[in-house]
Amino acid sequence: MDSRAKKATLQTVADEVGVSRTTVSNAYGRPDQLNKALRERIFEAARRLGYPGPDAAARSLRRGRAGAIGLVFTETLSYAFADPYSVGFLRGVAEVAEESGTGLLLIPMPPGTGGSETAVRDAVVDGFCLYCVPVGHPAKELIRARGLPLVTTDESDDPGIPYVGIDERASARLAGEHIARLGHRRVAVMVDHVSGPGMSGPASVEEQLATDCSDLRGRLTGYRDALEEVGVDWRSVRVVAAGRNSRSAAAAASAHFLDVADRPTAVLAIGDVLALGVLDACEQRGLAVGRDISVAGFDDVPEAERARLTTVRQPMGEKGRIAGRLILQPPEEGKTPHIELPTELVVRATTGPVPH
Amino acid sequence: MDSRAKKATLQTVADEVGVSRTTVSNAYGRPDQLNKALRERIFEAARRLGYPGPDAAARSLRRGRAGAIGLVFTETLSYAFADPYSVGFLRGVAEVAEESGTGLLLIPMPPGTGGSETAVRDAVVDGFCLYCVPVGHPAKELIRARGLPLVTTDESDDPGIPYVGIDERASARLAGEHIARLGHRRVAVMVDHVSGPGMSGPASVEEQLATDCSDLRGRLTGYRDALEEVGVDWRSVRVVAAGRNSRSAAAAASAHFLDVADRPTAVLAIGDVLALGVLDACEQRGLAVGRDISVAGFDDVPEAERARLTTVRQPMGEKGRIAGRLILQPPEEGKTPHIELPTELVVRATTGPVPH
DNA sequence: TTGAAAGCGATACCAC
DNA sequence: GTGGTATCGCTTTCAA
Repeated sequence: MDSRAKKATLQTVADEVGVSRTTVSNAYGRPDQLNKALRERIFEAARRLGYPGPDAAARSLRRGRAGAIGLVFTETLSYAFADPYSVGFLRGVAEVAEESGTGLLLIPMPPGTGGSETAVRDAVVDGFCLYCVPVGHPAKELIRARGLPLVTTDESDDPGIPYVGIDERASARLAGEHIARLGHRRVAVMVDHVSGPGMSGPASVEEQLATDCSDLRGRLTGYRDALEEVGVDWRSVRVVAAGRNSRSAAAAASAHFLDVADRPTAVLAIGDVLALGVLDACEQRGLAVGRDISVAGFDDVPEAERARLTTVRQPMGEKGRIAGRLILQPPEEGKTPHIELPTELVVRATTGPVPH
Repeated sequence: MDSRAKKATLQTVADEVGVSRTTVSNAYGRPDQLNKALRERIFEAARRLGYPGPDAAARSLRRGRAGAIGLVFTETLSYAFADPYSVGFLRGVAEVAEESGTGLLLIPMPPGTGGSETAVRDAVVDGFCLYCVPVGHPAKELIRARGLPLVTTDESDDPGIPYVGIDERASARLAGEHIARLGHRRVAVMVDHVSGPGMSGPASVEEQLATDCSDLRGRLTGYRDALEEVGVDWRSVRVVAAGRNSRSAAAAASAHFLDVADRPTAVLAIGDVLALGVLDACEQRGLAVGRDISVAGFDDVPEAERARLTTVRQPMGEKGRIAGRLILQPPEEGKTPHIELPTELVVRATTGPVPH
């Protein structure tokens, strides 16, 4: 066996077999362009020479196709994986990607970013999907500049970027109206964060509006619409930030409204993960959820059903699939789809009438 | 504003500004190599010309670095995302990737593969991590041929490939011994699948050995070790396949041992997700888990704690981090690390002594 | 079928 | 700081 050359290339193999580069290239990329025996001979030589097969970057450069979709997150990836809602969305994108033999390139873009500019620029992809990237995030301009197919989810700001999501405001209103109809007037709201991640505790109305996440703003506004309609002063609604979108953080932050004199009779959480945390906190305090206090979530993640959580269902998987397709088969130039998927209130056991 | 040329390239920009390509290249990749004013002028021209920035594929080709780790799954991605254990592992890999501004390229490789050969070959990555890719999977040779840094998890066959995982057999034995010590002799085992996915129901000893997943085999052997040590005939142990690694599938398949005359007093599940399903099934039937019947899992996923599930904890996050590092900083040639992480039996409330 | 030539778009090295 | 020059490794006409 030859000592494998430091660098085997298409040319090397071609020389070895005594054919041209084209033929070797065809052996890999177009099996039907040459007879089987020759193809085998080529592969055999490749093996002998330690030729690793066509270089992916070179091939991608030459063909102008990457075979991957870029998924940009503003949070750390570990964070994104932690929420069943995200996971549901990812599964959707993955499904359509798989169908076309396309990979998914996850690009982390945590807050204290800067170096991650590189990650976006160096991403060898055929298009980008922005997942909860807030308005005005620096990455957005960078990505857009790359001129690849692009779709945003949940964060619907830039009119020039295709969008798929839900009507956040109207959907949240569904939950708010449900609570209002049950007679609740003393209400608390649990959010993950308002101004910048990490900050936890009660948030003033100004802080609530200051957030750059349009989905969060939409949901808050939806709750507000419903509550104000029945005469609730929004300023009386305690909006509490958990600091992170996690069950335990929500459980901890629940103290801000659970351990006070004028405890609310209902809690609206802007996500199921947070709602589950509130449930935990209630349980700890021996509160009978659905009787002593009502809790509603948002998303309808798998765990929600098990917990009998009242929530607003949004089709996360479908959202992902549509986003994926929008990238793989971009719409004609000039058309900028803005797709809003239907949502639905799912009433389970965690909400009930106001206790006397 | 100029009508942006159909194709703007580094050269175009260089010509426009009146500098060389090098300078433009530096403007993007090495800001310190030219003065700020010029750099701005270049960017400005780029914007005007609609130049999308250095082409990722070209750059990757030239620099010989991809800026991404390839993660290969044998199951569909959607499947991988669904299991909290996988998610924990992914988070680990993601963590170290993030630290170095590296992306994660998810490469699906479902059973009925073929087209996905392409996905591996075209993956522009600096290394691969094989996640639960069984022995002898065709992808393995293909990936290995690419000559990039490579690491396997959980499936430890090929001696030439770096590995990180746990001692499956010894770890499973921990659970088995715990059950044996509690006096259980009539035991059932729940697995996801034995020979090929989708098949559910009881599996013969031959079928159990036929699986190509070394981790599964290891765990079964561990249970067997423990049980045979106290005189249990392994053939009397009902091994049932759920067909898929899902909670609901496990709940359904539990009927195979729950709804029979000689119901086992203990159930060992080779994963927590399955164990949770068994728990669901027991609850449905009004069985008091921990008293009427004992259930133990494996992995210690977050839900396990909430369910008070007795299980074997393995450090999934750590596993992922180590795998990631192994790819980013590959060990010296010739050294093939085989890392086994510690595990630990976590006794909670779902196991108890044999009922009289 | 096969081969020769022409890029794909960018970066590294080295003098200037 | 700057600008030539030489690749990086492959695919793709187009003719033979």
